Amino acid sequence: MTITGKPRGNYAKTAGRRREILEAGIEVFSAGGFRSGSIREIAERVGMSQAGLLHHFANKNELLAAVLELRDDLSREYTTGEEEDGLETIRGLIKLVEYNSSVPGLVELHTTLSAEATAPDHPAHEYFVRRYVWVSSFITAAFERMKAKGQLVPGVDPEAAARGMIAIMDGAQVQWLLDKESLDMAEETRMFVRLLITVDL
Amino acid sequence: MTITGKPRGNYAKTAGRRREILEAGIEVFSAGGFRSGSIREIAERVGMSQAGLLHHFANKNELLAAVLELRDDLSREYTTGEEEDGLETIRGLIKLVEYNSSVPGLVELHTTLSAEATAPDHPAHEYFVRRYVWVSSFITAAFERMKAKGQLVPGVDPEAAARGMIAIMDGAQVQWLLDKESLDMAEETRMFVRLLITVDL
DNA sequence: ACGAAAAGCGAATGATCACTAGGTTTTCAC
DNA sequence: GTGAAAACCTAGTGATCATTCGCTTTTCGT
Repeated sequence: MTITGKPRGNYAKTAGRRREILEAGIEVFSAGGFRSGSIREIAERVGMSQAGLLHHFANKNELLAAVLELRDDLSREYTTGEEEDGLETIRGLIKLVEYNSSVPGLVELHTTLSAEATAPDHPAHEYFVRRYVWVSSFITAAFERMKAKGQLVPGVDPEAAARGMIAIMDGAQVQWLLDKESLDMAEETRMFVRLLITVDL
Repeated sequence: MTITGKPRGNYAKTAGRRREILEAGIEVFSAGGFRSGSIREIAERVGMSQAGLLHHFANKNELLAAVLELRDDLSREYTTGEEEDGLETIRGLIKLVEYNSSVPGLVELHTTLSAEATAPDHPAHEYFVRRYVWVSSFITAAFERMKAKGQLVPGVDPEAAARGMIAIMDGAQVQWLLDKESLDMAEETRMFVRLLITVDL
């Protein structure tokens, strides 16, 4: 069944190299944003030339997409539990916020890029729009399951609660990045959720 | 008392020209951030050359400072009332959020620049750090006055409430910029405040 | 109405950017 | 071990950037 000439696979160390590049990409795009972050600096951090880097990622946009994908992978495990208990899902999100406090680079990446990507012509605009829709429906579903169990304060709308929780998480990140001592992101999120629910967190 | 040679004043239309430049600056720094926004494009929008613009503002950093100052001026009237009623202060802030919904450019400027300025070497870093300290203490004071009047839900800490309110406002801006139909920033803020107080908003 | 300062311009400077062309070196399947 | 693809390099290209220099034009106090 070998129809075409076999295109040969990657070298053994290629995957690791690409990973190194992506991690440097997180650092650089975090500090300077996508538009101001340069491929040259990313390449420098990995110890290779610009052209060498561009052998792995055809262009800057493709590199950004791969960086965002890696970031999602790193966070994914906290948002599994599809059919789980609503409260457990919310607790998982707060665990994710706690984890974020240990990886300032990822927080910086998210804050910088999501702000930059509000511009409709930004290469990551569609990504962030889709992401917010997904996260929003994910959290709404969790609050809806809690509401069904009577775990929500009467009058609280699950969708509004979800929007508020996302806003608190994003807003706390900016304050935290400006002064990491001024604020505990997880505690801030907990405080908000406690105002909405009738059970222990 | 004319000690030195009088340095001559500006022309009559100079103030207006500078204002035009600053408004174009808001537009450009909103869309592309400070680092990626170019003086050339700002000059183009005002219909003058780069060099002509730099006659009014010595360099890009100075232009940014002036743009931020203008933005503060435009918002100032909502945050007067120094010794006022705490509840009135909070209501004023929500009025400010309502006003913000009518000036997407200013919201974009704030979101984009505050995220960019989390980097310690950003020319507006100090500005945003100072601003958050000031806004924080301003809102805390308002909640403290409300607490003294028994208008706060028992157990609510004025400082935490202030941090939360700022986070909600900032976070809602990002979501709103990504999709202006998805969210009512003022309503989002009101919902949060209602969870904290015992009186009508 | 004149003179000096303010306002503005064209052109250059040197830096940095993403990306490409065309080559050499490294890896690895056979 | 050999050959071909993958990995990587040097050296460009053309674009854009902030800033400067020297010059002309506009304004306006006297």
